[in-house]
Amino acid sequence: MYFVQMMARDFTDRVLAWYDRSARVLPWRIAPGSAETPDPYRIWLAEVMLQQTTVAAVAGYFARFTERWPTVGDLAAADDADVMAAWAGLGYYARARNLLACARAVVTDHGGRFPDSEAGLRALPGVGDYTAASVAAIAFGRAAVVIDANIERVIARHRLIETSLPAAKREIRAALAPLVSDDRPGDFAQALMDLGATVCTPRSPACGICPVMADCRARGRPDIERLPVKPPKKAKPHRHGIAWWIERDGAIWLIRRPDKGMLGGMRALPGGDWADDPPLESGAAESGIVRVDHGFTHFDLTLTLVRREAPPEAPPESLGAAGEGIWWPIAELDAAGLPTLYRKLTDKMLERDV
DNA sequence: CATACGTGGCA
DNA sequence: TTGCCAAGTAT
Repeated sequence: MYFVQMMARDFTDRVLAWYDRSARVLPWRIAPGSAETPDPYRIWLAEVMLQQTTVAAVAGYFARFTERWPTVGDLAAADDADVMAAWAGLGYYARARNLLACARAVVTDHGGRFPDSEAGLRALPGVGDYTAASVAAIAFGRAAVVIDANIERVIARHRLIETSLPAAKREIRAALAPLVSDDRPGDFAQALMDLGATVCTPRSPACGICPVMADCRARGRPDIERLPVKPPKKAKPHRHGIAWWIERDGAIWLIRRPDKGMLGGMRALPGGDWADDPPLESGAAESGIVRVDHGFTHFDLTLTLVRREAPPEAPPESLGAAGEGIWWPIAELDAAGLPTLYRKLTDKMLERDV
């Protein structure tokens, strides 16, 4: 019993000592040992942006958001379209919709302050198990069990957990819970994430410099990269679609996609549904064709742009799937906040036109 | 428990 | 070039 506690403390201390030496410097992070108080708004915003998204991709967005909306109250008061446009290019757009819903819930239901408990945070829109635990630990010093993909990898290897994800999560949590630092839970969580991101990497882990290599059960194994075991991936189907370039007086017609589904709530070019089969010759034969290939998480898409005149008797409004649209000046297209798929298409179209 | 949901970087 | 992967959440 005492031995187990001693080993746990030893693991925790070694991880924290390594973090004190090796912590990454990140815009949303307070350096270990600093006297600064974390701002729950900035911690939460960064955690949401970082969901399934790399540090490099987030940095610029985090800077722009915090500059434009310095507090959760500022964000709650923002226009939906401005926030969606500011999120454009970052992906997983449900996060942006939930971000606004969460900010407004904090203002409306919590007096403008984030709940300081894991359970309170977990009840907010877009805040799942990971984000609730990480904000509780980092912003409020709660000894929450934080588990992200980095920490899963570190623990699965250290304890040689062979169970496949997501079933392995239960064992990982059980192994991690007794190791959590009561004194520095936020630093402990960030330390393990840094360790996973920079030392215990998916491929070619640097076991030689790992602070917990002494008792790592996977250390030295030629198949260490196998852990954590993941389920086999399914093949991605290929789909096709048409988008319309409708131009008038130096502007093009943009619509807003429905909240649910792909690119939900984002501004986009009008067009037809995406189908399993290529579009018919008749549509593709028109002038002004540009084509892009784009890979989504669960399917690949070939999207063909067709120049189209809005017939006088059929107002362009009817061409937008959401029935909602706007004439957007082509010269200001950068500010439209188009997701990458459409951004690729318009970039290519303008390059071609010049 | 499985699936939908973006994007960019790296080997 | 193709596949893998990243501080996950909602349903």
